Amino acid sequence: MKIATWNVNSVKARLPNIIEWLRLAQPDVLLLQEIKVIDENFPSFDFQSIGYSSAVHGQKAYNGVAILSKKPITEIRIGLPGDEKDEQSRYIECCINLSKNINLRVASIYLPNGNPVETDKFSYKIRWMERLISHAKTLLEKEELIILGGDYNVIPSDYDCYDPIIWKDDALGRPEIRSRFRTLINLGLTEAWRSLHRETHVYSFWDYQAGAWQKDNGVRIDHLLLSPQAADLLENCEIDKNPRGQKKASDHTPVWCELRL
DNA sequence: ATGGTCGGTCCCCGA
Repeated sequence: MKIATWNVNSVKARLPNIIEWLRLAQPDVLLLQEIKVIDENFPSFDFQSIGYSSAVHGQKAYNGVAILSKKPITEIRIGLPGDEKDEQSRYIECCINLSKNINLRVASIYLPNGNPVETDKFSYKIRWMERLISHAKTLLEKEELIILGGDYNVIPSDYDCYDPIIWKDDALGRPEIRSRFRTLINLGLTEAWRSLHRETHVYSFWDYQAGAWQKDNGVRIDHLLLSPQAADLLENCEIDKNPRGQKKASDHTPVWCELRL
């Protein structure tokens, strides 16, 4: 069972790249972020034609998340609980029916960027993380197979970026953000990639600007967080750098894990 | 080499 996450930076602009990667990588589930379309414009038929059902929480121009799955999707939850007035489409959750008595619960998360730090964008990020911590607590009580994956916009440690000096004053690396990410992890979640890898300076995002990709100036901000029940089945987790090097690439590249299921 | 990015869109904003 292979589960992947990918911030595609527009599902419309990236459709050929996504279709090609699905064909090559054959994930059972793909969590998408920054689809940048309203629900009606999500290319569900294109994905359906290669065997994927979809659940979508779209938004015009900005944000937007979705879940693609080969297996049936049930129990779709739209939006992160805790703020009825939040209008940004950054969270979708569903159950994937693996067999008649086994379910996998997955969420596709596009955590706010939070820059610039002195603005309400940063406090929105903090509040959003606290809502996520609170919701994750509720989910973990179910003791199910759960994967909370997506673009967290969090650099967990200095080892996960090319230059800690630059990033420690950025909303992606600030201590308040890292500590809340650790609080989330400490609820009992396993960050899949780091749990299996000791390498440093391995990234999932490279800015379009200033030749960041060519210079390997990246950050590791896309994560798969596993409940204990899922972590027990974790076999492998990798970052697939290939899509980032292709033409018309997203600035993020897919991260995937395999569960013994 | 004093400029070097995308995508979506209320031609500037968000990343």
